[in-house]
Amino acid sequence: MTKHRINRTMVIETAVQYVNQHGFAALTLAAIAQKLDIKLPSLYNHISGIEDMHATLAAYGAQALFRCCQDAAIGRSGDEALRAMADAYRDFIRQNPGIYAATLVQSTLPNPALAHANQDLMHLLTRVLQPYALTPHDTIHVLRGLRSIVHGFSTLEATGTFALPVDTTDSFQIVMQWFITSIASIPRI
Amino acid sequence: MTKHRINRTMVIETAVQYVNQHGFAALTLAAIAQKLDIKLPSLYNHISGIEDMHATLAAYGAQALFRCCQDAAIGRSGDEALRAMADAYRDFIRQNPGIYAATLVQSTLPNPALAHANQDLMHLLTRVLQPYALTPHDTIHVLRGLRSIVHGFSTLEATGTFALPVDTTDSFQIVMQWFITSIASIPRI
DNA sequence: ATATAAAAACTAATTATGTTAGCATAAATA
DNA sequence: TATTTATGCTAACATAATTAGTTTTTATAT
Repeated sequence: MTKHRINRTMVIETAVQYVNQHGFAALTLAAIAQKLDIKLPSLYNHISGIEDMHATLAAYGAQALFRCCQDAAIGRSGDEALRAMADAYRDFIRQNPGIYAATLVQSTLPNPALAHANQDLMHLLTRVLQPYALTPHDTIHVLRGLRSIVHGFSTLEATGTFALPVDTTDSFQIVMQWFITSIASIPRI
Repeated sequence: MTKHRINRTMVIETAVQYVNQHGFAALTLAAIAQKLDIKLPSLYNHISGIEDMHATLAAYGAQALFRCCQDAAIGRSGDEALRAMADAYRDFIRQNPGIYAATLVQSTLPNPALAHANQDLMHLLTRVLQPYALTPHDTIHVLRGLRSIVHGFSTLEATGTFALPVDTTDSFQIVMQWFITSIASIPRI
């Protein structure tokens, strides 16, 4: 028999695992309570409800995504760093579809922790773009384009939109290379 | 006062309007029944439940999106056609955030009508890419890249991720131009 | 060690949403 | 006009989230 005494971390980690396994839409407090072998209302000793759960998962996901990208950028610079970060971002979504979905669903609502993690990611990318010596405006255009490609590709891939007999990893790397080449052709300061 | 005698089209159109106004997550059958001035169970004379509603909205959205892009491509060719279609796609999402969200949520599940509309869109894009004389593989890479940028940019924009003091329309057109220029540099057959 | 306080579990009940069953009535049609 | 069908209704139930109030366990202070 499981000895009880649950804490908040256990609740969140159980939910993270559940959501990556069954999809974000399948998440219910009842399911998490069952996994933890406690009754549903007992969950309220650790989280304040389903909204709290969603918000916490979203922030958790954004922070984990940021750390993955940060890791990928360590010891790399320029095009190589960009490619590594893009691959890390895509891999994260492939391995954590549930939590990534949580960050997307939440991103319209006010969520300070999520917003902070997103900012961290943007700052990281901005630093990696430093050697390209772009104007501030061009930097923002590049940031938006980069994020659009990586996010767009990964989500379309995850939802099965790319059901064609061509390797998606090839497509991703080729599209990224086009983008990186485009950056090189932007007039410098 | 609404005279009753509801039909399926009225139900769907009410839901489309509701979802674009209040967001996909806010959709409940109770809300739609109330808008139509009937009791909730009476809805089941027209749709078979919430799943049917979601599936129908998703297909409706994908078809409408396809028609928008088709419209934008009429009388245009080459780069101009690509730019017009990209703008149309983005405008559709901006004006129909709720239904577009429905198409995304559904895209993992089997939905023949939705899949068909998505295929129509891919065929349309493939035709527009014809004059570029790409290899079949390169065509697929371009299709995936194009869709990733447009979808990724639009959804990130819609969820407020681009909260920076630079016009998003500028960013979108610049990123699209980079991509179009990349296409031009692909070795031809 | 024991008494007390705090944390965390429980049962029971409420609300919201989706769903089904069965009945009543209005509209269409034979 | 009689009959069938479509569409509405009420009632009841299932599931999920939530709140209230109680009991049990754990930690802490005497």
